[in-house]
Amino acid sequence: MSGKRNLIRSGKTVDQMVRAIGDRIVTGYLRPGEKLDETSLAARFDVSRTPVREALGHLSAMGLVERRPNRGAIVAVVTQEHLASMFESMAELEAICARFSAERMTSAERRSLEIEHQASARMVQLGAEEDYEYFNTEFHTRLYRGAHNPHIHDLTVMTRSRLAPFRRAQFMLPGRLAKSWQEHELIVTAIMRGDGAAAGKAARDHVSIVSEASAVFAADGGKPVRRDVA
Amino acid sequence: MSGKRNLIRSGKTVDQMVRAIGDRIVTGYLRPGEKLDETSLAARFDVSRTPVREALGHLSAMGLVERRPNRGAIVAVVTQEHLASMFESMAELEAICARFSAERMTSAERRSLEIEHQASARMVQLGAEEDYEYFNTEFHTRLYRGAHNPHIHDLTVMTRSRLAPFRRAQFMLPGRLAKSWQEHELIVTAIMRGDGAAAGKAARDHVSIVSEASAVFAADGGKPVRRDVA
DNA sequence: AAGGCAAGAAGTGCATGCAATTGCCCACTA
DNA sequence: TAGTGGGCAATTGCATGCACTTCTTGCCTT
Repeated sequence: MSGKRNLIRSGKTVDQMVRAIGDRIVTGYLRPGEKLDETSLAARFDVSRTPVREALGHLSAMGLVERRPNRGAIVAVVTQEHLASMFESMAELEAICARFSAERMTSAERRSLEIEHQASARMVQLGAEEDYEYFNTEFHTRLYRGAHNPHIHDLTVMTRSRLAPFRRAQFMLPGRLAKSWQEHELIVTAIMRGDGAAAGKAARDHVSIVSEASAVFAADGGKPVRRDVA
Repeated sequence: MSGKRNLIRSGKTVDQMVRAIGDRIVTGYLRPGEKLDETSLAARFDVSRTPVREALGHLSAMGLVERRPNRGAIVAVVTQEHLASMFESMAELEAICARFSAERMTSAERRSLEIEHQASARMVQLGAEEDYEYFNTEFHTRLYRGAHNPHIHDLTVMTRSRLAPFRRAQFMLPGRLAKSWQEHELIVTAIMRGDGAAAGKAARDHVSIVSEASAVFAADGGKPVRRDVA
């Protein structure tokens, strides 16, 4: 092979490909149903087909790609029903995380959650959607961690990554930013009170609203975003 | 290769291996921490190392085996904390499934759930642990399906399979059989009433008890069962 | 003219070989 | 004698090649 990377034998070539391809799927660069040719991918990443196959296997296990025996792999295409079921699951998972967080977060965790949440208020005032999206992700990640349950954390993160392509544009709806912040506020105050039930309910409602907001974009057959192919 | 299987090119060699190895892990034939040598496995299944690697990749993604870069794969070893977190997650997931089942099961599903549950009473009277374990698995599977949420179904089945090695011996505790049936009874009646909250609570309590029962066996470093190696 | 069949092309699935990395053992030094 | 460094064996990671499956296209039959 020509042009071997200087990082020969880095030991994580496959992992890099999983992330690279996964990101492209999750961010909508690759559209559902798109064909993933092993040979082309091998050429594109300048490796042989073997690591490509391994990467595709991982992505398949993650549910991001679909593999038909002897018929190649395509970007996983999710039906409306399955998408709805994932959003519903997400709401339940977040509810659990919020409930556990209310019951188990250390005082340090509660403090930093509150501080970051208050900081994000500035993003809302400025209407900085990109920045708020970052804070938003961070916020939810704190809830997952605060549950102090590694397995629920994994399940939640996994589900979130599968939903990522359908959530990207939610903040483009007018007024969504401010409402999102208010919903976070409800969750935070419930957690600060140690009120697990209220935190759970607030989190579930929050995700349900995101679900409805995202349904608009899901309706037209996935993400229209497509700036680059591979 | 000598002795090629008559089912050449069955197209699902890897899948069979995933199931075969996964079963051996899940049933305790292979103990946590046990080394999984690619070459030995390839010889044992009479295939080359390539499909073995792919199978190990899948098992790794499922969390059943742990892969260290350049240092081979071992049967995943779960810490006490992680095990506890999985049981707790399982309780929450089952609670969700039971709640949804109470709200969404069709009348046909409710009917067959009830019938099967009543039929399993005979197994309890006879003390037929093996048979009851089958009914038990079937019972819970019905709950997962009855939730009418494919994604929650997947998450729950996945978690259950990871917990399988630690649940096998629970029915060997004296009186566990009858208690398990009574707990199922609570879940069933709540579902028949359409009482989601009660069904959820009953399911959560049920799993919590299983968790405590299983903790006894987990305490001595995993499953002592070991009848065959590969 | 339409439908079915067969041959070819494209692409996946697996086998095998080679190179690199890791762990281990033993010699060598302080 | 204990600790360290270098070489060696074992094993993984990746490349490449061949066999098989599937889809397509064109021809033949009715």
